Amino acid sequence: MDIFKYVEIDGQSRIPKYRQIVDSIIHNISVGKLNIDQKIPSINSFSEEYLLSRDTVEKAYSILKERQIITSIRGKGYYITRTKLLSKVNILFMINKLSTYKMRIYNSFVNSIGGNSHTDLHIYHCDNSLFLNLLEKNRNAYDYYIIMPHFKTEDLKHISYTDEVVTAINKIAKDKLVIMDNNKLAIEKAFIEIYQDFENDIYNALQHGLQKIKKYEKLFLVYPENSVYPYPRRILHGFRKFCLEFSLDFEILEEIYDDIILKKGDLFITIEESDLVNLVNQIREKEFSLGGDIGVISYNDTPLKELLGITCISTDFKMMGETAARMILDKTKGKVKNPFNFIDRESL
Amino acid sequence: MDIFKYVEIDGQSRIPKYRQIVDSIIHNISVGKLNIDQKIPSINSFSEEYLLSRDTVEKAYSILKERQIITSIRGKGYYITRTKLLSKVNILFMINKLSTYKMRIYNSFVNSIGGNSHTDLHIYHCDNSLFLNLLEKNRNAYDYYIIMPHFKTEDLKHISYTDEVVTAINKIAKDKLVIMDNNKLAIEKAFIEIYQDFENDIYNALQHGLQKIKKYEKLFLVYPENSVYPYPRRILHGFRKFCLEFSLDFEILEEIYDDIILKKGDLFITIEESDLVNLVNQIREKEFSLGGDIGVISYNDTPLKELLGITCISTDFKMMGETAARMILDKTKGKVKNPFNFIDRESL
DNA sequence: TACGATTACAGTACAGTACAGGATACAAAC
DNA sequence: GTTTGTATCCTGTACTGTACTGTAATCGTA
Repeated sequence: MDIFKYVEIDGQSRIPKYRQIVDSIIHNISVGKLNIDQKIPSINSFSEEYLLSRDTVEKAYSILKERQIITSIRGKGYYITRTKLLSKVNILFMINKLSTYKMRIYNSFVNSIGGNSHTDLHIYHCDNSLFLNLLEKNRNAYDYYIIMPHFKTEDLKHISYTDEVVTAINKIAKDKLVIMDNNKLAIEKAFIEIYQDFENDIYNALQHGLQKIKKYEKLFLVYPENSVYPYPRRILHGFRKFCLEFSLDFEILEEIYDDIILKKGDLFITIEESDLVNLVNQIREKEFSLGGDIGVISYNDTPLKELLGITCISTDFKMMGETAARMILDKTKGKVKNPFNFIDRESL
Repeated sequence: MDIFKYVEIDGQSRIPKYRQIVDSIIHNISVGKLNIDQKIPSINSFSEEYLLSRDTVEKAYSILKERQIITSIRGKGYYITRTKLLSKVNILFMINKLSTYKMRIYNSFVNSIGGNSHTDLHIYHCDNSLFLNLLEKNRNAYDYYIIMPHFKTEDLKHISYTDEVVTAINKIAKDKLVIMDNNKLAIEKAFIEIYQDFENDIYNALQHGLQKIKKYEKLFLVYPENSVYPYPRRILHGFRKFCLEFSLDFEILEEIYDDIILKKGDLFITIEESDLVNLVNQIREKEFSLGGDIGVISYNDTPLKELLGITCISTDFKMMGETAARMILDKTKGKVKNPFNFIDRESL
């Protein structure tokens, strides 16, 4: 084959030969001499042509294969799979579902990380096996792995399935791993960790609003229990802890039904936007005063909630993405708790 | 025999030939070109027609036989036995950016398509070359390609870059292609097309609100010109056409500045949510009445906009995803315009 | 200096792909 | 019955990647 005339192996160099092979193939891809799906010489023919050990060529090819630049088909050969994303920083961003808030984190991250990086987004739908597949398939292919771990159960210690998840995550090189949002997995040592402390966050935020909350007789947390995508149960725990600590009457609801009976003195904390919409509509319908007769606190702030005057307890999603980007760019490591605030408005 | 014209064997491909035969036949069954009890070519005639070794064809047939998709009768031939194949359908969903609305389309699509499919999401950031690479890399890897084509320029005819995009899209098998949202590319024949007719949609929707719009003296369209992710310019054209047709005074703004001077009788149409928030805040600040002194129409509806009583002109994102899913499941093909509505509320 | 890790080489073995050819058993048409 | 075409099974050959083995030279560091 004459395809590889332009590969130069320097016997004198201090750079290992297998690295030279890797680099020259990457170079040939970047200058367009090698294109996607193109076959590259077999290990045998390459080693014969350049008087190299088969082992050396194999090593180079296996590195390129790990980085997903080439793939191998047993009995056929090696083929180019990627022609882009070289010399850039490649980031894999894995989230459980696509919500408004995850989207805002992702977008603020992509904006902050800048043009010298490429970020792929993958959604694993809270599915353990899908997550494991994704991770296995992309092992070593990226420079950073940003993972938001949210799975069907939070009680991670007793489920073997999630054990697999934890071991899979732990197999990622520590300096490539960024854990976001959830810190309750037994991840040994992540490079970067930006988390919400769900239990204490809601507890502390509600405490900030205690004076106003005390005006109400009973607290309702609308927590979607049977949702396909579960919310952290620690939100529940933090809410309960707060209510018990300050001797407040409380109840957990699964959703705001259409025929819900509202009473003066009720205070609702909603998580899903649909529940908030339903609730406010019913308050208006029954001519209660929002923030007077009935209080509403919404989880996760948005600009439109501000316009509506809805009191919120919320983490700062934009900052979450920005912090992750900044820490990667600055190569700082460590654990950072993302700020969580009580945002006082008219609905309380 | 000419029965098997539709089998494609690529000698260069990294997929083994026998696998290509298997996939080809399964694909032809799933699209209905091969029916139950139908005879398929003998090993000999198949191998001669496609210049393959008999062994290769035999291997493919024996795999299909093992999977009970075909049966063999000694001395006669091979026959299809099963047309219901419950293999998972893989779908590639390509969008230009991750906005609230794209997200809603995606989520409603994934919900509607059901558990027997797997949908991967890829974001190409309006970047032509990134788009081309994604497509090239995933060529033949999916059963359906759902593409929302939005690129840096809409004037697609004069830019060679986007010519490449069009040819790349046209290379996708017609029965695997779903074009969404944008119908102004010269795509020859897509399997499914669900589009917004941006220019006529805004024109018609505004016409529905003409009586109320006439109360205002001047119309402002807040159209982010220099955004990283451009909005279709046909929105502009439709707006202009409407204003000219009905002799309304109008102006195009790039954004709502903090020091904007509001006048009684102004009517604003905002596209970005941030502009809507800014605008409403300023209206409140300057103690104008929303819907009285100053009118507001927002592009793209959301539940919270309903709560706020913001009049909207909007397409139905949920339906867009659902329609795509339904058409794929039902194997119907054709062009469908997604509904676009004028939603009358208090802000006008 | 000594040790361990990396690099590079050589050899062996195994498994998958694709081709070519041959032998046999069955079915249908002549 | 013969001929033709069919599936089925067998052999062999020449590639391919994958996975080990052992050996020697080199380099950095303790």
